[in-house]
Amino acid sequence: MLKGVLEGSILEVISRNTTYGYDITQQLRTLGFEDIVEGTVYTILVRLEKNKLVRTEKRPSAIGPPRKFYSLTDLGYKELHTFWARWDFVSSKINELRRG
Amino acid sequence: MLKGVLEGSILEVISRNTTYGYDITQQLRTLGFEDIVEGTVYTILVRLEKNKLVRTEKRPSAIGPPRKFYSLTDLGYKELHTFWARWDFVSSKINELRRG
DNA sequence: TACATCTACTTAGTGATACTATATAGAGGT
DNA sequence: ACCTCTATATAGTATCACTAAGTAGATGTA
Repeated sequence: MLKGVLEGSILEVISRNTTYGYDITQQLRTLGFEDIVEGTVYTILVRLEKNKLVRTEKRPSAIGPPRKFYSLTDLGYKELHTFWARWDFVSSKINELRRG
Repeated sequence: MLKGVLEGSILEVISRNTTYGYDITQQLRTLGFEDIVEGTVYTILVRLEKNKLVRTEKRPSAIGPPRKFYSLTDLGYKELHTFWARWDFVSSKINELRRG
């Protein structure tokens, strides 16, 4: 039912600016999802790429191994839009239920 | 991450008044989750019972087969409380992310 | 030199949760 | 007899996130 909340969040992060997996993980942690680990993010990124929601570009880093930068495809933007629509729907229903 | 939203919603429904699976399904549908089917609800009810979050009582029905009524145990109320706390946390974080 | 640490990506395996699909059955209506 | 609505049950599947382990570049330090 709410599948893809993390996936949607990652799409949102990427839509803000082209970035790479390690940084996305840090951003999500800063945002409050403190127990997110790299592995979780990378598996989602692999899925996003497989589903053609993102495209990638490898760039060297001065302070470590090369980074794989992600940006949204048109399909990715569409999916992001759908994600927020779904989120609005579900969260409003849940809140309705709560208020009774 | 958001696992258990449906489960939590069902706990909330049961907490309002003792009720049975078929009716819970109808309530969720009325609430807006229109594609919820009985099977989904029953599997969750089985899990809830296995985890001792609910207790059951069979009662005859005048218009069909006997109904299995569910009510929350103390553990169920605790879990419901935890569910809402988790929901508040996650939904606030998601909304923060959205606002940027 | 050796090693520790931070950065950065990869992936096989597992677990949790919801969905699909089907079966069974009581009661009332045609 | 057959259909429909009510009502429960469950085996099998799919999806998604998490666990856990590995690889590797760059820098600092003992």
